[in-house]
Amino acid sequence: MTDIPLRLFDTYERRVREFTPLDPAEVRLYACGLTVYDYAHIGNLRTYIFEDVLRRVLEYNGYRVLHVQNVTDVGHLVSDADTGEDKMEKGSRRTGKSAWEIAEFYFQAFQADLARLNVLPPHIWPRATDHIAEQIDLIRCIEAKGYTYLARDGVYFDTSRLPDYGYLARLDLEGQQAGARVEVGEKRSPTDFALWKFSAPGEQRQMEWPSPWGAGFPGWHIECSAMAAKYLGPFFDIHCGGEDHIMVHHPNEIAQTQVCYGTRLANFWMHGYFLQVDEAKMSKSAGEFLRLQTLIDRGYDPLAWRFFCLGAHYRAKLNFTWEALEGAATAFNRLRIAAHEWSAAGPGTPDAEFLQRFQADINDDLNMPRVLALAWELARGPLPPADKRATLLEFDRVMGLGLAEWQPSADEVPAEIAALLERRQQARREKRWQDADALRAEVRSAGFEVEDTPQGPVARRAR
RNA sequence: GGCGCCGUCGCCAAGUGGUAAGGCAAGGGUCUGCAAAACCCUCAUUCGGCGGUUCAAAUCCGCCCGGCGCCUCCA
Repeated sequence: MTDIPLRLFDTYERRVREFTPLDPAEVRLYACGLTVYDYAHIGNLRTYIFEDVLRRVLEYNGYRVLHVQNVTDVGHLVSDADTGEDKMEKGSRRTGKSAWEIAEFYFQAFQADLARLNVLPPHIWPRATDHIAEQIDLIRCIEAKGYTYLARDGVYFDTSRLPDYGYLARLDLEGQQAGARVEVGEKRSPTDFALWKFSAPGEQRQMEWPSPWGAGFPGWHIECSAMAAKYLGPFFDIHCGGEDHIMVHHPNEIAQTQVCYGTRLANFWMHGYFLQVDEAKMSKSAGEFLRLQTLIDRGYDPLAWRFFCLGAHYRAKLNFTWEALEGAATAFNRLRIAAHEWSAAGPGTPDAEFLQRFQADINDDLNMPRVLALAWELARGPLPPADKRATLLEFDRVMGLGLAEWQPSADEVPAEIAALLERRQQARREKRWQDADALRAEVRSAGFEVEDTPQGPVARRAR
């Protein structure tokens, strides 16, 4: 608990403002989930780490949080064109699995990634395909209010009827129209979007449902409005997602909800900014992308990725380079080793002044880079080790680096390496330094680094 | 064409009016038979460039240069 007010940046108002819960008993948080047609890449994961930090900060402030995150397990069109291919069906053809299997497989993989990053799972994880009825109901509501029109390929939302459409994005509708590059198709205006899409005539989709307008599938914005309203009500505390949602997805969610419920859906709109690789966005459509597993295969602890993400503010782009990741991994290791060594000193007490500064930093729009700097100041400062550890573990309630349970792991050493180490020890006892160094070189060329400790030599797998 | 962001040490990155956080790397040192690991010290009079406002600017304003994102599935 803290007396420092929590201040968060709200994209809707484009400013940092004090957060006060709509209902003091429970903060309601909705996060846009992943479309599970492929693995998550490390850029996707950066956003979920940001949302996890947000949730942990809310909880650190003493709030009980109800966290809902959707699973988009129904395909949406790859492009805006009528003939656009469905991502789920595309994945199905690529792998030979059914669209349903694809969704399940990648949803599991996504959950595993989040778990490896210490991202707390949402309390409710609603799937779009489990809420078709809710989505149809919402579309009917929008239709009843007169904000839809029927086109050959689906039911559309008529954005021209909403005077403040796109306020979140500060859209300039005139400018949009002047420069639209998008195929408008049957849409009356470029910002209109599908609420329900009809299955293409003569094409059997794996995922389709009957509806009052014809067989098909929901548009990709409607699921969030429908499921958020179902689990959190039509007006809740915080809605978050990636920065890419500021322009289209979130304005559309707001438009749908506004028409049906008269609210702007969420009190705070928060957006995590993109990870860039070599100063450019990493995109799935471009083919190659980095997964968490890619980093693990290169010898990195998945939590080193979390540590790396913590080093930049969530509202700033983060540029990925292997050199920077290596730096984060080294720093993270030093910090966790230090924290482990402090544990030998027994239980301690968190330092009040550090705690105060920590709370000021997290409550200042989740300034985790400063928390990291504070952790180093703590680590290298004069406090008793036990108190350092107690303080750092408090920080870790938000950092989520698993410092409390971490133990240095002695790598499994193959028998032949162990034998070399023993021979080296023998040489050292006999002060045959040349032989000892030659043996160490042998161990090293086998991929292990030798460390002589007071308890004897230890071999670690080199990266 | 529209909306918006960014340019801070070799790399990553805080800092939005009061005189440059932090991490990594690098250099030096302690320890060590030598290393490694760990620890300690050092490391941007300067914030893309040029003007302007101000007692004071990396922070505000203007122009220029460079980079990027969204507007289309996207975290």
